[in-house]
Parts: sequence; structure tokens; C-alpha cells
Amino acid sequence: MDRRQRKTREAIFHAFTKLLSQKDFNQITVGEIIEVADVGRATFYSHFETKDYLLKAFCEELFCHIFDTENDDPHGHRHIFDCDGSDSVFLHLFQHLQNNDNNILALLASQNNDLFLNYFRANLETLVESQLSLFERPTNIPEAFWKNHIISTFVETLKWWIACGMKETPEVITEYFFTVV
Amino acid sequence: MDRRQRKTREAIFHAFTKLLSQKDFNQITVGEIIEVADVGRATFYSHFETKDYLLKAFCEELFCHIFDTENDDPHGHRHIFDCDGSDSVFLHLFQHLQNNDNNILALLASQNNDLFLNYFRANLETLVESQLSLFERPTNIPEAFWKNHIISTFVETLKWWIACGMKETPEVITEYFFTVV
DNA sequence: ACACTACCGAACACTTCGTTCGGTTATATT
DNA sequence: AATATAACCGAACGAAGTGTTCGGTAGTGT
Repeated sequence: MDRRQRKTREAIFHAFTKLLSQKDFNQITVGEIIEVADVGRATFYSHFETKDYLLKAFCEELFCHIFDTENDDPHGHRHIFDCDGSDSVFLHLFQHLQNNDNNILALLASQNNDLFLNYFRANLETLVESQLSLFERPTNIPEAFWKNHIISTFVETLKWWIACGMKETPEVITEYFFTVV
Repeated sequence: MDRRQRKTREAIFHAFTKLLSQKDFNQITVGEIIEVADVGRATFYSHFETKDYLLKAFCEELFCHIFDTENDDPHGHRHIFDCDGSDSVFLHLFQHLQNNDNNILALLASQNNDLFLNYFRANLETLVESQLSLFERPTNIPEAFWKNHIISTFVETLKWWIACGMKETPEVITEYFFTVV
């Protein structure tokens, strides 16, 4: 990929991230993004069809990082699926999120973030499916409902944690999460 | 209140309801509302500061109906809090919602409805608080987290129900709800 | 009958969006 | 080093939506 393309794309992502930490997605205008990114208007639209597609591309890169199923992690992170015995991928996830990579917390806490939440839930789904055996499903409810409930509970737990200022440790939050599901 | 005011307000609410059944809140423009309501532009803005305030007023009337704590119900509904013994206010609520009064289901199912969901949750909070004794709180989690979890689970159960086409009866959904909390 | 006030509707300034186009500059290739 | 290519710039544009203003009209309550 052309170096200019890369630079432009990164500048836009960077500006987008910065703006997301300041205001809600819906309040951000394309004009602001290109101003902060210092990029021409036409250039922005040659990279992203609309602002929604920018969010989509942003989420894909973000979740690719967080939920990465590849093994070649250059940053020395333990892979999210590399959990030994009693360890939990959910604990890993809470720990990872606590670092607030790419201002993901701002996105989670903001209003009018349905689009983002949908992407987040879609990525969570794969994770939860692989961990379904951890949870004992009551026999009188369907599996689809059960899976949805686990995903919802994780997201709502995370939102509650953020809304309360993340005072609890990831370990405690993980305990809360497992207690209610 | 002036009859004209009442008529205008109702016309706007009615148009808003109709449009909500057709598209998401954010897709609806003021221009469409006043066209369907057959009302002048200035008139709309003399009633509602912005479209968001219209939603707010709309929600207040809607939830006042659903969560009404008054005793003088002219429609012959049993009051939502009038439950005998094993009966549940949550079952009542599911039943009530199934009737889709004022297209509340469209609002719940639509995207970008954070504003609406916030109002809905705020109203649910009072209800849940009055019913907290029904749920056995695990001792290792804080009450605030527990309450939030119950509210979230109710909302997510409702959303799942709607998303799946509401095939289950309110009784079954109520059973699902109580099973997971 | 009267004063009041809600309504109309056209026009306005303003913001944002997404596109177009001619000109400029960086990049990869030979 | 020369060249073709493709990305970038930036100004301008039309379209759509927002919220306001204002003079004129007509329904309402007393």
C-alpha cells in the first residue's frame, strides 16, 4: 500500500480516536475529522464512503487487535485464548479493556453508539460460543436465549464498570460477571 | 389547554408514532413530521424545542401510561402493581408490551434509540426497586450492580423477544427472565 | 364583541453532507 | 534520473436539514 495512503488512513483514525475521547460519535462531523487529521475533504471521502464506514473500518481494526485469533502477536501480549486452567478469557478481556487501547472505553461509554455496540457484540459472540461450556445452562431455556443473555450480561457489566469509574479490579468484575450468569 | 394546542400536539404525536413504525428515530426529519401531522413548521417548534424534546415528551406520556402509579385507570386495565400473590408485575409488563401500545415495540427494536432506552430504563428502575425482594441477591456482589443487572436483563430479554418475532407467550418469556436472574 | 393567542407559511441564515474537477506532489518503476 | 501513475489538495457546488423570524389569518375563552 502506498505510503501516502497509509499515512492518510492513520491520520484519520488518529483524529477519529482523539475526537471520540471528547464527544459522542454522532456529534463528530466530517469537517472536524479532516481538520484534526489535516487532510483534504475529497481525500477523506476517497478513503471512507461515509462516517459510518469509517466507524466500521475502525471497529474492524480495533476488534482484530482485541479478539485477534492469530498467534503471531508482536506486542508480547498473551493471546486472549491462551488461558491456563482456572484462568478466564473474560478476565483477560476485562484486563485488556482496562488499558483503554484506542479509546475503546470512550466508545463504550458514549451515547448513540449502537453501531459500535453491534460490532462489539458480534465479536463477543464468537468468544462466548467458544466458552459456552463454562456456563451451566438451565434446561428450561433455549440455547439462543442463553447465549444472548451471557453476551448481554458481559456488555452490561462492562458498561456498569465504566460508568462507575472502573474502581473495581478486573478480577472483582470478573467475579461479579460469573456470579450473575 | 386550548383545543388547538391539544389537536396540534396530538397530531404531532400521531405522526411521530406512524413514522416510528416505518423508520428509525434518527432517520425521521422534522419536515416529515410536520408534513404527516399537517402542521406548520413554526408550530412544531413552538411545541417542541427540538426533535429530541419531542421524543422526551412522547416517552413521558408513554411511560406514564405503562408505568402509571395512579389508581384511576379509565381503560379497565388492571393496574400494573395490582398483582395477586404469585402473579408478577413483569408478566403484566410483557403482556402489556405485547399489545404494542403506541408502537413502543418499534422504538425498542430500532437502532439508535439510546435516548428512548434511557427513558425506558429510568422508568424500569422504580419498578425493579419495588420488586427487589423477589430476587435473591448473591452476597458477594453490590446491590447497585445487582439492580443494574436485573434491569439490563429485563431490557435484553425484551429485545431478544422482539428480535425473534415474539413467538413465545408472555408467560414463557417471564419464565425465561426469572430463570436467568 | 373582544382581546388573546395559536397557527400558517414563506423566507431566512446556518450547518453538514457528499461530489466534482483542475492542478499539484509524492511514489514506484524502469 | 526520467517518467507514468496515483494520491492528495482545496475550492466550489447542490442538496438536505435545522431552527428562527415575522406579518397575516383565524379559532378560542370570557
